[in-house]
Amino acid sequence: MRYSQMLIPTVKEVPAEAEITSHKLMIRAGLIRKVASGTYTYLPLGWRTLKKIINIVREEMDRAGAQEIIVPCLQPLDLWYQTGRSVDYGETMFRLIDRHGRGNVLGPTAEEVFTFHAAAELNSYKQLPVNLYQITPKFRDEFRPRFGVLRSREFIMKDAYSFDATPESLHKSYMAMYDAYCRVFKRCGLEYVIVEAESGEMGGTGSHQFTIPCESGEDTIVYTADSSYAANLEKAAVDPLPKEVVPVEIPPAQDVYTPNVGSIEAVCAFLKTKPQDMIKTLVLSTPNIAVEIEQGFVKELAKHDGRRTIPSQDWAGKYVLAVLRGDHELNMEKLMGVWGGWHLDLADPDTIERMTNAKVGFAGPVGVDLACWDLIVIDHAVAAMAVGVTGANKTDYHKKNVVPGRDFPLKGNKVKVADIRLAQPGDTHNGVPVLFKKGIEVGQVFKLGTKYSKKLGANFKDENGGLQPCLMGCYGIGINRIMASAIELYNDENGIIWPIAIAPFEAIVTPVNQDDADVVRVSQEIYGKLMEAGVEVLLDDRDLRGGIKFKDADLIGIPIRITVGKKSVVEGNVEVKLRAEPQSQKVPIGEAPQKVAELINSLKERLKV
RNA sequence: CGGGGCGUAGCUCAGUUUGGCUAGAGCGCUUGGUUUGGGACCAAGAGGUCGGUGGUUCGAAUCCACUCGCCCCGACCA
Repeated sequence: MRYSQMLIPTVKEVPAEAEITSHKLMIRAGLIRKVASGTYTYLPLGWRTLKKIINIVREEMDRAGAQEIIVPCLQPLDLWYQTGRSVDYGETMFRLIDRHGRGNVLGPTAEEVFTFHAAAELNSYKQLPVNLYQITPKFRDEFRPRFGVLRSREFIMKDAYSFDATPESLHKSYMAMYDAYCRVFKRCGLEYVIVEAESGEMGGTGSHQFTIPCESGEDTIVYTADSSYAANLEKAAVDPLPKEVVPVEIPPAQDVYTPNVGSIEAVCAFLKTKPQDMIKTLVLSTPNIAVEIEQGFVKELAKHDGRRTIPSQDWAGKYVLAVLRGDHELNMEKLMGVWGGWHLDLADPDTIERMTNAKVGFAGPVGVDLACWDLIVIDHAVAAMAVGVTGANKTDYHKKNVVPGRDFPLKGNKVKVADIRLAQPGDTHNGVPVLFKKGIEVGQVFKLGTKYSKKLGANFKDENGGLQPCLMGCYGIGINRIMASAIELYNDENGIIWPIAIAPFEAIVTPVNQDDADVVRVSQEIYGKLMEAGVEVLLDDRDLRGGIKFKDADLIGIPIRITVGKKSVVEGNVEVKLRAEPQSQKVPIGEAPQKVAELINSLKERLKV
C-alpha cells in the first residue's frame, strides 16, 4: 500500500481522555477513534491488526476442531429468561423492545443462543462432541467504560461452546481449547500467564484465565514465588488462619453504647481496638435493582402485548448474611460459590435496616433469627478468632467480648463456615506466602457442565437410549484486548513496537527525499519486489520531510523499516532497521528485498508454536 | 447511582473569578517561498451556533435554572 492513499491520521498531541499507554498510542497512531463513551471505530491500520488477530484465532480454533458459525447479536429476551441470566446480567445487558412489542437484548455473550441450537440439532451421542464458535461484536452496558478498548461497551469477542457426552470427553474438549489458547497468545507475541479462575458449578480445575501481566490491567493475579500456585483474585484460596488462643476466660458478651459510630474505622477509634479484632457483618440480597429493571421492562412489554413471557420471580426476596473479620474484604465470587443460588448484591440501606432492626453500621451475627435468613456464611478467619467486637443489631450499639461458636453458631442448617474473603498481603497458600500483580484478562476457558443444557433442553440420547443433558464448555477471547495488551507490552517513547504477527504491515519503505529521482526509483523497486515476495509493505510516498516519516513509522510501529536516502543510494546501499532495535544496517540495494524477507522470517520464527 | 471535573477552531488549551470593543494561542489545514536524514522557517489565508434550551441584563463564552455529552474517583458498608 501507498501511505499517501491510506487514512492514517497520526497525531502529536495526547488526547486528554486517554490515560493508559495503549489507549494513547492507539489514538496517536491513528488506529482508533472514539464515537461515544465505550464505542470505537477501527481505522484502516487498527482494523488490519484486528484482522490479523482474528485470523490467528480462527486458524487455531479450526485447527482444534471447532467450527465457525455466526449467531445473531440481536437475541430474544425469552432465551435469557429461560436461563435466568437476564437477572444475573441486570443492567449490564442492553435491552430493547421492537415495534411488535417483543423483548430483545444485544448479546453480551451467547451461551443461550448456542445452547438453543444444540437443543434443536444435537440429538444423539453419535453427533458429539461438537465445538462451535464465532467471532462477533458483543455488547455490555458497562457501569463505567474505560481504558479505551480494554473496557468498552461494544467489543469483539471470540466465543466457543463445546457439547460433550461424558466428563472425559468434556475434559478433552476443554484441554483442546486450552492448548489452542496457548498457541494463539504465543503466535500473537504476547507473554501470558495462565491462572486458575472461578469455575462455576464443576469445581476443581474447571476454569483457567489467560492473563497478560502489566500495570494497566484491571485484574489481579495472586501467585506464589515458587510458582506452585497462580489464580485470579476471585478464585485465590488462602490457608485458614490458626485458631486464636487466649489464656483467660472471655467474659460474657456485652452491649456497648457507640452513638453514630458505624464504620470499622470509627468503631476502632471509639473502642480503641483494631480492625482485625472486629467482626463485620454484611447483608446481601437478591438484586433489587435487577428486579426493578425486570419488572419495569416487563411492564413495558405488557403494554405492547400482555401475552409475552413474564420472567420467573423466584429469585426475589432471598437474604444472605456474610460474616468477615474487620480487616478482610468479601469475595463475592467465593460467596456465590458457597451460596450457589441467585445472584446476590449488597443490600440497600432500607433492606439492611429491615433485616437487622438497626441502622446501617450496627449489624452483627449474634442472636439473628435464622428463620429470616436463607444462609449465614462465616469466613474461616472469623471462626478462628478468640474474641471480637461486632454490631449489636441495635442502632448505636455494638457488642464486645463476642466469642464465635459461643455467642453465635458456627454450624447448623443455614450456617456455613467457608473461605469467602479476598486474599491479601500476608496470606499464604499451602504455607507459601502469596504475591500480587496486575494483569489484563485476554481469555478464559470454563467447564460449564449442564447449567445451560438443562435449562434449555439441550439433551441427547445416549448409547442406552437414555436422555441426557449435554456437558458444555465455553471459551472466550477478547480480540481487542489482545491488541491493547500487545501495545501495553511493546512500546517506547516513540510509539508502538508491534510483534510482527499482528503488525498492520511487516515493513515500510521510507524514501527520505521525495524529490530525488534515484531515491524514488530505488524505493519503488524495493517496494515492488517486496510486494512480489508477498511481504506486507507500506511505501511512504508522501511528499514530506524525512523526519516526519521516521516519526510516523516509529509511532505506528512497523517492525522493519527500509530507509532510502540520497547519500546511501549513491553508494548503492539502503538502510534496514528493526523497529525494536536502535541501530540500522547498510544493505546493497539489490540485496535489500532478500534481507528484509530474512528478517521477517527470523521475527516470525520467534512466534512459532 | 454518589462525588468531582470538563464542554470555546479538526486537535491541545487560554479567556469565565470581577458580564463590556471584531473571541484568542499553539498544533493541524490551504496558498506562495525558503528548506529537506528524526515531527523546519517566513509570509498570507481559511476555519467558531463558545454543548443545547430558557432566563437575568442596555449588553452573556462569562451570571442563574434546566438539560445533553464526555472524563476521573467511588460505590467495601457493618
